[in-house]
This record gives sequence, C-alpha cells and structure tokens, in this order.
Amino acid sequence: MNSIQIRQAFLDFFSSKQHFVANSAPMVIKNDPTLMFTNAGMNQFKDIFLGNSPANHLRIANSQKCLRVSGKHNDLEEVGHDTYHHTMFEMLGNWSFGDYFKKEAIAWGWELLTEVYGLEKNRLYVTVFGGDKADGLEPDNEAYDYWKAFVSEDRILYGSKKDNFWEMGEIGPCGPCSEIHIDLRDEDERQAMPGKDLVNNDHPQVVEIWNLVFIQFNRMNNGELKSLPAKHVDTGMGFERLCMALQGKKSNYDTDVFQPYIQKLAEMTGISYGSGKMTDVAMRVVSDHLRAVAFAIADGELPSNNKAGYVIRRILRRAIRYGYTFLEFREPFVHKLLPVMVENMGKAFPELTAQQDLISRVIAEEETTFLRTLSVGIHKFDQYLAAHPEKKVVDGQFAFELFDTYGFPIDLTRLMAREQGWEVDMEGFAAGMEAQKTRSRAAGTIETGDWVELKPATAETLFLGYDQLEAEVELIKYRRVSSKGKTYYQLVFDKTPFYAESGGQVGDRGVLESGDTKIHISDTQKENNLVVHIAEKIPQQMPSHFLAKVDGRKRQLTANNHTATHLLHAALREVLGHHVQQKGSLVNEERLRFDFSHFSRMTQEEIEKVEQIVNARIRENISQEEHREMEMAEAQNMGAMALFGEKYGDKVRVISFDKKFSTELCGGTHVHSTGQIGLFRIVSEGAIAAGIRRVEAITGADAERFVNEKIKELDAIRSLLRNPKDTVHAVEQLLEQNESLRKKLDAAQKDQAGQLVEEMAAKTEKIGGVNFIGQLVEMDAKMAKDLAFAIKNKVDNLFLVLGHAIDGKPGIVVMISENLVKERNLHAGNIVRNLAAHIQGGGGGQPFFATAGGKNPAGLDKVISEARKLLV
RNA sequence: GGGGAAUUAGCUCAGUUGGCUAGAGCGUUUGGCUGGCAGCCAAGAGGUCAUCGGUUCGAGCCCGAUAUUCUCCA
Repeated sequence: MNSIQIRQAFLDFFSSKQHFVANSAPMVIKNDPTLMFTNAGMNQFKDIFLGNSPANHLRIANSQKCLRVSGKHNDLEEVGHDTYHHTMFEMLGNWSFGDYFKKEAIAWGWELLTEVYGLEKNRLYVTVFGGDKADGLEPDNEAYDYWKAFVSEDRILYGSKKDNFWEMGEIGPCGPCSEIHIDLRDEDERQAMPGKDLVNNDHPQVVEIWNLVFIQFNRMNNGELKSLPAKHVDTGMGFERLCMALQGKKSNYDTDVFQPYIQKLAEMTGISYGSGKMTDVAMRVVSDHLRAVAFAIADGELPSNNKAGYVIRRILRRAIRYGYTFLEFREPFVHKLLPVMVENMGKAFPELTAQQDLISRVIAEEETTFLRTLSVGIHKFDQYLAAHPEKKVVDGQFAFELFDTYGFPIDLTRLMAREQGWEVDMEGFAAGMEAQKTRSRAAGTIETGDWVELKPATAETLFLGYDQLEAEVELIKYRRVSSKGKTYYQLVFDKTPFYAESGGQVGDRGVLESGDTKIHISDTQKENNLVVHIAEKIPQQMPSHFLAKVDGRKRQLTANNHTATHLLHAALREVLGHHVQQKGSLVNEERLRFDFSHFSRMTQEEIEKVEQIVNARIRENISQEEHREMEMAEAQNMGAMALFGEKYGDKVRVISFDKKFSTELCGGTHVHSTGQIGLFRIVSEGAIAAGIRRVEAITGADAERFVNEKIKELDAIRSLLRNPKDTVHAVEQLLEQNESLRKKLDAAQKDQAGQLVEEMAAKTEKIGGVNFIGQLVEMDAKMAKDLAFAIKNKVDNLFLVLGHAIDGKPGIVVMISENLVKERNLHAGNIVRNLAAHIQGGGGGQPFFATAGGKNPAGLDKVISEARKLLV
C-alpha cells in the first residue's frame, strides 16, 4: 500500500464503523496563549474533553497534521539525525465522546491493523496500564481482558504510569492508555532477542504505533482522581510510522512519505541517498522541514521574527543550513521540492494545492534572505580572522555576536574555523547564550493569580453584542495578572455585550456599572473560548451584578471599518482576480488593514477602481444580511469562503452585503447598512512578504478629513502660484526655472570665487622663502575651507592663514603646501591649535590642512600677526 | 515581551581613538580607440552619510529619541 491508500483505508475503516470523518484542524493555533501549534490529534477536541463545548458527533475519525519542535522527546536539532523523529507529522485518530469505550476501541484497533492492513500478528505487542499506588489505581485489567481475546498473554505487557497513563496537564481529564507496539527487526535479530524486552526501550525498530487513551478520570486541583460520568476514547497513530511498518521499511524516511523528496534532492545534487552519513542527514532534514514549513504557510503562518512565525523561520533556515553545508546548495532550493509535495499530499490537503504558488514564493524569498544573511556572516567572520591573524581561537563572545546579531549559525562558524585550522571558544559562546536566555526570561515573567470564582460556569459566555450595547451581566470569575510592574484584572461574565478581539477586529472598550461603582474595561480578549474583560482597576468589594455598557462610538467606527474590509475584499477579487485571498486583517476605530495574496504591485488605476467599487457599494446603502447559525455546507453553497488556517465550528455566522457581491464567514460586528460608512479611501498599498500585499484604508469622517486636507494643500499651492490654469504644468515650469537659476548662480559664484582667489593670491608675501598669505575674510567655515583649497591649487610653497568670521562666530583655516610640511616639519593641526587660543577656541586637523573655531572674533588680528611670526 | 545590530551614490559595500573638499567596484552618461566572445582608455553625472535633537571649535564617526530593516532569546 502506498501512503495515500494507507491514510484512506484508515478513514474508510472508521467511517464504516459510523464515525464522522473530520477535516484536519489548522496546524497553527490562534487564541490559545499556551500553545502555538497543534501538537496532538486531540487539540481540536480539547473543549469537548474539558466540558466547555458539547460534541456534535459522538464518533469521529481524522488525520490531523501536527507540529512539534520542542518538548520531552522532540528537539529540533535532532530531527534528521535518526530515522524516526519529525517536526511535522500526521496523527491518525478515532474518537468516542461518551459513546463506545475500551471494548470497541481495542477490537477495532486490532481488526484494522491485522485484517485491513494485514500486519503480522507475531510482530505486535500491546501494553496496558499496570496500576499506580500513589494514585490508588489498580492495573487496567478491563483492557487486559479485552486484549486477551485477540492476543496471546505473553504479548500483553503491563506498563508504568509514565508510559501508560495519559494526562493533558496538571489538572483535567486523564486516564489509562493501551499502546500497540510493533517489532520490525529482521528474523535473526528477533530470534536472538525477544521483542517484548525491547518495548518502550527507544529501539528504532521496536516502536509504538498506536496509543489508545481511555479517558475516565478528572484530575482535581488537590491531585485526587474523580471518575467521569462520560468516558471518552482518544487514539493516536503515527501515520509515518504506520507507513514504515506496512511498507516493510526500517526508517520512516524510507517510505513513500519522504522518499520522493529525498530522490528529488538526490537528482538535484547528484548525490545518492545512502552514500554518506551527513548527506543523508541533510536530505532527511530538508524533506522533513519542507513539509512542516509548507503546511504552516498554507495555514497562514509566514516566517517572521517572533512567535509562531519565528518557529517556522527557524525550521526553514535549518533546512537551508543543512542543504548549504552538506549538499553544497548556494542557490534557493527548498521551494523546488514543493511540486513533489503537492503531488504527494495535495489531494488529502487541498490547502496545499490551492496555495502552491504562494507557498513556493514565500519559501524562495526566505531562502534568498537567509543565504544573504549567511554571506554577511561569512564576511564578518573573514574580517575577524584578518584582524586577529595569530589568534587561532575564535572568541566565544564574537561567535555569539555572529549568531545573536547576524543570525549566523554556530555550527557554520565552527566549520569555517576548522577549515582554517582554528578553534571556537564554545564555553564563551554558551555563556553568551545563557545570559541572553536569563535576560529574556526575566523580562517575560507574567504572574497570574488564582481565579476568584463567584459562580460555577455552566456554558461559554453568551455574546449579546450583535443586538445590544448594554446588558445586565453577572460576574462568574476574575483574577489579577501582573507582568513587569503592570497589574490588571481579567473578568469573566455569564453573558456580555463586549466584543472580544478576534478575526482582526479589536476588542470593545466600555464601562461596568453597579450602584456607585464604575469599572472601566480597557479591552476585551479571547483565550480559546473564554471571553476575558480587562480592567486596570477594580474595587475592593467586587459586586456580582453589573450593567455593562460598550463604548458605542468606538464600536460604530470599528464597524464602519469592518464592513468596509468586506467590501474591499470583494472589490479586490473583482479587480485583481479570484486568487486574492485574505491573509490577515486588522480592524479598529481608526483604520483598517488588509493583507491578501497577490503577486504584483497594484497600479494606480487598480487602486482607483477598487475605491470606486467600494464607494459605489456604500452609496447603494446595502442592508446587512446576517445568518447567525448556519450549517457550514449551506454557507459554502451561498458562496461564503472559508479561510485557510481558520478554525470553524459546524455552525457558522454568515454576513452578506448583497449576496452576489460580498458573503463572508465572520463573527465581527458590522454596520446595518453600508451608507453609514460614508466614504472609503485607500491610504497605502505595499508588500509585506513574497506574494502578499497590504492595503490600508480609512472610512467615514477620517476619510473625509483626509480628502479635505489634500484639497486644502492643493488650494494652498494653487494660490501661491496665483491660481494657474494647469497647476502641474506651473510647478514643472517653476522647477525648470529654479534649476536653470541654480546653474547660473553656481557659475557666478565660481566666477566670484575665482576672483577672490586671484585677489588673495595677489596678497602673497614672501617671508623666509615661503609664500605667506594671512587675511581676514567675511564668510563661514565652509566657504573659507573651499577658498583655502582653491588658493592651494593656485599658489605653491604656500603657508595660508585665513581668519574668518560671520555672525560673531570666528574661525581659522591653516593650509600648508605638502613640500613645506615635509621640509620644515610643520603641522597645521598644531599651529591652528595654538592660534585658536587667541579667539578662545580649539581646533585641529591634518599636517597640511587644519581648522579651528572660537568665541572671540576680536582676536583674529592677533591670529594673523602671530602666524606671520612663525615664519620669521 | 526583552536583548543585539544595520541604515553612506541606482546596486553591493569601504570609511580605522571625531579633523573628509565622503570613497571603491558594478551600473549609468559622454567622447575616443577596437574586427567579435560582458573589449579598452578618458572624462562626467549621481550623496541634506535614515530622520530629529544634543555634545564639540569641528560629527558619516560620540550621546539621546524616532522610523525602517535584520537578528537572537522568551
């Protein structure tokens, strides 16, 4: 079976057991401060396990794309060095939410592996939870007994709490798990040592392929375990490992999941896989990382310099680094593997196919910039070597600077050093790294207080803000949060008219009133599905009931901009084409920002066209059409476009302004009819990444002000030009005139300067065989300097002292011909310093030319006379 | 969120304890030479050294703020 068939067989199998086949959730997570990426199949069902949301299907099966770059068993720096670690991987899972339990999960698991996939039974082992005294838990004999029906008892092993008891976190749902392991070793090895001794022993060919978790407890705050009324099944099977097992390979990278990339790399480099240790590692690294990065970009996460975007950048750069060092790539190459990936996975993951062009460009762009970073680093490194030729050891601090400031990888520094017979002081490097980490940690500490719970939460906070801006609300819980000396409070209510920041729209501001008590809410945010109201100050005695009032003006202005964003989106697609897709959006009370996929600069005509369309739609005063709870399928039939990387429930909210023009899935707040927006103006257009452009625009009174200011400005110019018929032409003429006058003036000044030089030259005195000129002139330092150089070209054997003053600021210029400098060992710098004493100043310069400035113009005469004396 | 850096000609970059009339290569313009393969020679244009403020007699260089970009850590 190839990998595509293997994935399909899994989904088909569980579909035949009445499972709903769900799509993979986005790999990049939004609205969860604790998690940046999906790292397990269960992430998208977290709210169901926590009891925050009900399950829409009791049985679900899916393949979930996951990403892990750090954690207990995952270190990015190790991926590629062995045969089984990955950053991005697929997790096949089947789920029961309060429906079937251990019996079916075990029976179906066995059936799928042995009958559908046809794995040899004598290679399989299963583990069950062996009990734990501290938690007062018995061994999971229930699971043991179910397994007994299929597996001989010498293949059922008891496992420890570490291996066979699964917990989501410190507290929350948890339970025993049962794992299926497979022994993939050759016959003779299996004879030599039984596989059961290698289970859970980090043997690369005796591996866990499937973990069945039976969630039956809830871990309470005090550590106690409480039995759950609804028991769940959560299973996860590593897709890449399964492929290895089914295809009879010894390494995940030998399966058709990875080989296409590896073969392509071999073709590109002329190096065959298997021919060298480090070239093999590099090929594995590149093929693994390509998948991770491509999926992340497809989900809307671009390489950048912080948070999730930074993780993506690091992964991609690691791939480039290995390609650069071991495969000798000097030009962007990773993006050239993308077509192979789309061919392999495009069917199962349509987001790849749809955005292939964009992903390719983003990767290529990042490759180019990183190769540039590398060349800057190499340059710095060479300079360092040249500056310390005898050292033979690269300073740790410098190596760290290269890494920290210029992004130059430490292993490359070491490699280059070794090539020159140098060492790198790794201790110094580590010290710099440690200091950096300490600094960051100290700055990033957030102190979160315990929730003060007034009332048990029964459901998610109900949002009332679509219909009303004021409401009676009840406080559920609140807590204090401090970071870096700033303290604020988070408040959660049973219901609220406040809109929490999401979908690009900023959170609401407003006030809570209870009797005489007023609490100002400065922002409203979402943590997963929790709506959190932010207050800087709260009273000592917290009331439980409030009248919550949203700042209506801010809300209205924000709604103007949000609706305008929808109109803009539709207009862009009309003008530029259907490849335009939203890639990011910010909507607040001042302006809107819209990022979208498009590959070239918008022309002035295109921008105007878009503005015209949007403004026409505003004048049509189209009424908002809202569907608050629509089936996803129905919404898509209406033409509403789902965004890649966005997570949607089964029921979605659909907002249309003229169904044929703009229909979007959106949770934001909008105007009732477009006329309220008044006016729409684009104020900027530019690129933010390869293939992604950003438009910023304003609406309403802000747009009006913007236009008025432009008109005022033009009026002012026109009136300065005495209201010409053609303003542009008038300005052009003015500029031309100005240019020609400037040239004339230049010529005249040159002429004058020439005369001045002549005059000065005529005042040459022969003193001691030297052409001495000592004069006072009325000009500034710059002019005096120019004059001095001009005279120098005219008079040889020159000793020139100019005393200049303008606006009461005196200065001195000393110029001495080079021959005199040499013959008489003169130094203009020293001379000018001495002379400057007479004008209460200081100065300096080179041997042949020096300047000084001072405070006392009256001393200038003395300067000249003293200068003359120097030659006598 | 915190740290480090960069910003000089159209492009790529030099510019060494503040003394600079700010340079190089490539590109560009003009002229001359040359029988071609990115030909050679000469001359020229092109810079408010990111912006604003400060220190200083004097700032591309030192200090502070801002903007933009790069980079590392969380």
